[in-house]
Amino acid sequence: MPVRTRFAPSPTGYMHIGGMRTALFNWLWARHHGGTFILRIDDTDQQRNMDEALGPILQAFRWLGLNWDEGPEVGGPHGPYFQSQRRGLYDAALQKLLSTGHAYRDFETPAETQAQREAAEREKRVYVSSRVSLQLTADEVQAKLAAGEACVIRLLVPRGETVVINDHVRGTVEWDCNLMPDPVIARSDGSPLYNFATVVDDAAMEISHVIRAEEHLSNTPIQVLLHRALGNVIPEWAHIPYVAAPGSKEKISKRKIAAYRKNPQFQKLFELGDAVLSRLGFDAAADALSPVMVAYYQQVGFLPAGILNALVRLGWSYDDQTEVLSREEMQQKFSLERVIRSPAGLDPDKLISFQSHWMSQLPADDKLEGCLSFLLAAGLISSADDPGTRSYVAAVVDLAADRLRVFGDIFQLDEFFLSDEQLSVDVKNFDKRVRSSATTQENLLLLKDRLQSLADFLAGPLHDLLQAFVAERGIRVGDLFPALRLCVTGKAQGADLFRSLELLGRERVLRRLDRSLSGC
RNA sequence: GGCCCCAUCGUCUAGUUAGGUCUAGGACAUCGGAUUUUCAUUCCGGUAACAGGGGUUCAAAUCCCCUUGGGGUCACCA
Repeated sequence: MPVRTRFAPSPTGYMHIGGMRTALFNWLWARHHGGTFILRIDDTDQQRNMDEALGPILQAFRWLGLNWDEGPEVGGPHGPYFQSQRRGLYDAALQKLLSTGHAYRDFETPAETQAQREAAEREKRVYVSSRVSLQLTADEVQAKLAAGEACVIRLLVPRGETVVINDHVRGTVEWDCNLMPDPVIARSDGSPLYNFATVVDDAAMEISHVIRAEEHLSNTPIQVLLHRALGNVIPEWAHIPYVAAPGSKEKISKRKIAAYRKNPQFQKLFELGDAVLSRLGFDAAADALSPVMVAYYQQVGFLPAGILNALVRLGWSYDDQTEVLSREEMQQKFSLERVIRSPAGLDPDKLISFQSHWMSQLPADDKLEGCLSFLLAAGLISSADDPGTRSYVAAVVDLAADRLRVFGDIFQLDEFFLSDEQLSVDVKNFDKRVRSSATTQENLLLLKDRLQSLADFLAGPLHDLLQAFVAERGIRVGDLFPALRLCVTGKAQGADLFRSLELLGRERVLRRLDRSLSGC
């Protein structure tokens, strides 16, 4: 049987990081087997603007390079791929269930059902459907229908049976049908409910493996029953653990962002993100963008390889050694058998570590392109095409070296893009290392003349000059270098000092030295 | 509360299916040290875990039971 997996998002306007991990596992399983990966849109109760709601989801897939073989935009032999357009299929399946006696019309009002539920709870009884509507004769049903009485359609759960599945990650799981209420499969307006539509579509689309988060485990018996009643081939199941919030076992959720900000394990990620997003004009506190959403990582300048690597290692491992995996490697090595059973907390530290690794592997040209677009978006350069700008930025990127973990980190070297006036100064360190020392100021003044007359303003000669100067004046490197850096870049630390000076060029260095010294 | 799932270093995990080679391995984080003009990198090294209790067995992280803890789900949502 060919492997066909699906990911069926509801169009919510953003792509959840945990959902992305589920999608990745589906994609990996299909690709590993040379199968088919399908995207289906579960929009059975959608009123909102589809473009706005679905766009970010497809965008996340495209960004990460998870292509789908069937679904929106690409179509396929089992379309349409929007549940809102598949009503005919659901209606037909409903009729079949009704006519074979696997489902029945229930005229009980929601209030009545609710009351029974509460009564059962009060009496510590298991609640199961009353099934009074089942006593109705065919004529009585027709009469009620003719009278316009509202009813829902419920699946008739077979009493006395047990549903057993052999889950790829959880093994044997079973449920007692005597404990299950008859689930509603169609609303009073005839529209299908999730569990029902899913079953109809999974069968119609010939899904071989349903790989989804553990939170769906409790839906499974209902779906198995539905498949049976419909005479479908039952797909194989794999309930993977959901992605938890850092350091917890709780499902990571968009609604808990405020709490995550206080989470020490999340700190580093938020700091990184806030620094970048504020430069890009996003209001960090507004949470329009948060680490729960895939788009966040793209905006901050993460690489698909970094995100994918972090996600694949959440709940899955290849062996006791392998940590770094490219998309091709994970595709080749992935298996459901090695998915772990317990929930895995997203680990921001490890995510950043994977990201740093993949950034270090990125070819210089790609690094340049990425930084260019970030600098442009922040208004630090005016064109990404100008040859002069490109070669200058390339030099800065090269200088940044491994300080660049995400593209947004390029903003930390803003001293190369800001004018002398705009340059922000680390006042505390400037006071400590420059302003408070007359000797240092004297030395810097003297150094200025030497820099002025240096033949070649290049890293090598600058290095020699600075070292000789320190020796000549009988001072320590620590007395001069940090002070010089502060004057020229405004920062207490940063990239290689000599190369920084070279890149800034004699003019800017001298001018900034002047400005800083005159401010003392 | 019912049903279901889960339980190894701070975190992600290997080891559990086929009990012994596990005085429990790796990675991230952390702490030392080396390199370095700062920071970062890199390289060495350290700290750190089988939730608890009963069994079964010559032998249990591994099998069984109980307890505890955590989580998911209980809609005319998906």
